[in-house]
Amino acid sequence: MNLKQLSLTLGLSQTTVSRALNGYPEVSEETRRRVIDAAKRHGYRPNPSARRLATGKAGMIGYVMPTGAAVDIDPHFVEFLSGLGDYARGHELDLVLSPADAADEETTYRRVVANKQVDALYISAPRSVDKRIALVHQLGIPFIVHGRSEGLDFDYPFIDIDNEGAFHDATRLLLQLGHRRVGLINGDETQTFAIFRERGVSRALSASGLTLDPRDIRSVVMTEENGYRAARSLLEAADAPTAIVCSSLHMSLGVVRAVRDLNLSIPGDVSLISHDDVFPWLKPENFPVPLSTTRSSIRAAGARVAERLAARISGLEDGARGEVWPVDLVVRGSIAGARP
Amino acid sequence: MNLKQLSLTLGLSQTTVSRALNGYPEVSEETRRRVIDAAKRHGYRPNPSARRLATGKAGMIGYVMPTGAAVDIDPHFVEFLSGLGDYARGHELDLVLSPADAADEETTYRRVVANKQVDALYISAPRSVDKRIALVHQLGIPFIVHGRSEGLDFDYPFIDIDNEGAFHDATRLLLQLGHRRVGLINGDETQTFAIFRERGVSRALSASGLTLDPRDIRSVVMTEENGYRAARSLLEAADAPTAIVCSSLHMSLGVVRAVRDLNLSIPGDVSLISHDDVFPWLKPENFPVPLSTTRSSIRAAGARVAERLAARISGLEDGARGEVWPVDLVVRGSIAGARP
DNA sequence: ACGGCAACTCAAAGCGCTTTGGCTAATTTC
DNA sequence: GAAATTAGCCAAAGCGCTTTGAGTTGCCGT
Repeated sequence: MNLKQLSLTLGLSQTTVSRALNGYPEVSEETRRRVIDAAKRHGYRPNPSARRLATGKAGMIGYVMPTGAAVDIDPHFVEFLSGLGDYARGHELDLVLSPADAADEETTYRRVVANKQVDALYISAPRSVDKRIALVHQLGIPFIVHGRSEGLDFDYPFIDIDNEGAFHDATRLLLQLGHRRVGLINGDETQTFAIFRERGVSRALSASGLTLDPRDIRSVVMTEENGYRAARSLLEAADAPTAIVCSSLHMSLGVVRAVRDLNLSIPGDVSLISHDDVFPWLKPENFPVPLSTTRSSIRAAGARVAERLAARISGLEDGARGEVWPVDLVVRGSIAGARP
Repeated sequence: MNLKQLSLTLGLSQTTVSRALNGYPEVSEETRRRVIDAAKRHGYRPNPSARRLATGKAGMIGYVMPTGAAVDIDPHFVEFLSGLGDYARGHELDLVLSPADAADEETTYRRVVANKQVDALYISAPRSVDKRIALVHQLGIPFIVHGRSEGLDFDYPFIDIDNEGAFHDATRLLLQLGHRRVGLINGDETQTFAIFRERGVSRALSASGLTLDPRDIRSVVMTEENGYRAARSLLEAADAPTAIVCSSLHMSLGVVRAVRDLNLSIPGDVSLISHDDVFPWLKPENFPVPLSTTRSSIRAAGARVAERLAARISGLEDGARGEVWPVDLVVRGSIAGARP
């Protein structure tokens, strides 16, 4: 059943039927009712391809997904996706994942935009002076960044969590507990979230007259194995930190293992605070020693990104508003006062 | 630059240009060369919306993604996606994720197919007599199932790993080591992969004149926490199993924690073999005691699904061929002979 | 020299929708 | 009561591609 047939059965023109269905004012309420009713009865649904061709609107949001043999998609992504899906489902919004060569995402961005495959894009895991943001900004397609970039000479819409605040507060708490040396096991240092977190730790230390020694920082891809290695190398140093803040739960698994391998204990020898993105499959409260965390649901962020993307598409939102969400600091058994 | 403009600059009709570009035979090689050359020079790319409207082909593959507040996307999904993306990237194939109410996926499937949003679908995590497979089969869109269903009265194309064989072999090895009682910590029992795995364990036990006691089985959503609970309840029983086979690495984390909490040891008191889907962020060799595993890369499966989907779209593949991949059995330190 | 046959090329008709620019009849305005 | 609005509807022109059906050529055999 297409528009032509429907309008034929109604004895109306395609124009009128189309307008009635799309809520245009120049059609009488009675006619509109008839049309909507008939459409429902016949199960009419406009063909999206045709609509796209006519309007240029795709009814989909896009994500350019870096891939490659050496590229791993972060498991955080599924949780983000859950949130995005939660919102999108209620709005018949689909998500298009366009796989891109991680070394050349620009081509894919250009293709996606030129083809008008999607009405809006979201960008994740931004770096400093992120080229994708500049590109997408210039291409003029609606977008939202999940995270923040720095050093761009224009504003852009984003949602991010207060990474600096979170790690500042975590570090401050450790200092209040008497720790003087805090190690940071961070994610990939080119990512802004990692930069902000480091800044937070650094600021807290400075406030206590201390400094964050580069030797106490590890920036690595966030896997269990890397967490282990980082923790070992930190803790085996001559004057090792007595406390560690760690950027992910997966890495914290490795930290816990390293502490154990070194015959140390948490929190007796080492206090540990981890960031927790809230995964269903791995919870900080179920660690051998329940983990203190800075907590923020990445799933909620996904839903919010979808919501704002939808708003931008329909013109309800514009401008470059940035949202920064506060982060919970949840205290559990993995921290204790520093040994005198 | 569209077809019309391009054909104008070439002094040819749109027909000829279109045919030349799409490799039709009724155009002279010289003309074809000229056309292709001009297209490249002008950066001409056919508008996919228009092409879709004309051909009905979307150039995308689809996945109906169950969502909802109570629904968690499995982290396995990102690895599968990595594989899918790896293949799709080289073929300019995009993936459309259509979020669906987990309680009513049918509506979404129908919409996606009726709208011709995608050329093919893939279905994951099938159950027995899976309705989605029956539906998609009936709707007549190309598809591939990742996994297998049972009890359907028609054949369908799939790719799956040999879950039964894997768990059979793992169990047999444990029996050869002298274990008489093997516990199974499985995934959701409605999923066919879990059914097959149970069958594998059961068959191996039977071959040794033993039976798989229902008390030794746990079927749960595969999280660390559930793994912990399952292991505790298994090991706290009066005559507890001396060996456990476990369906996921995340659950195995919980198993390891439970064993430790009970003051037992691996492999001294309990031997453990886990299935490993090969995640970058968590590796069995890095467990406190390196884990023996049944191993199969879910990422490779993703790439293969994409490849076969592409083949089906272009008509290179048809029929209902099923592929069953063998699974490696990798022995590491987590298993030992049973105590006499 | 003419019909037949390849080998090429083209104009035009879709695909199913939105949107522009009327048109008619009913209502309002002066 | 004539002129000006306005409400409601419509025919037709796109959107940019593919594909059908119909020519043109040029060359061959007879």
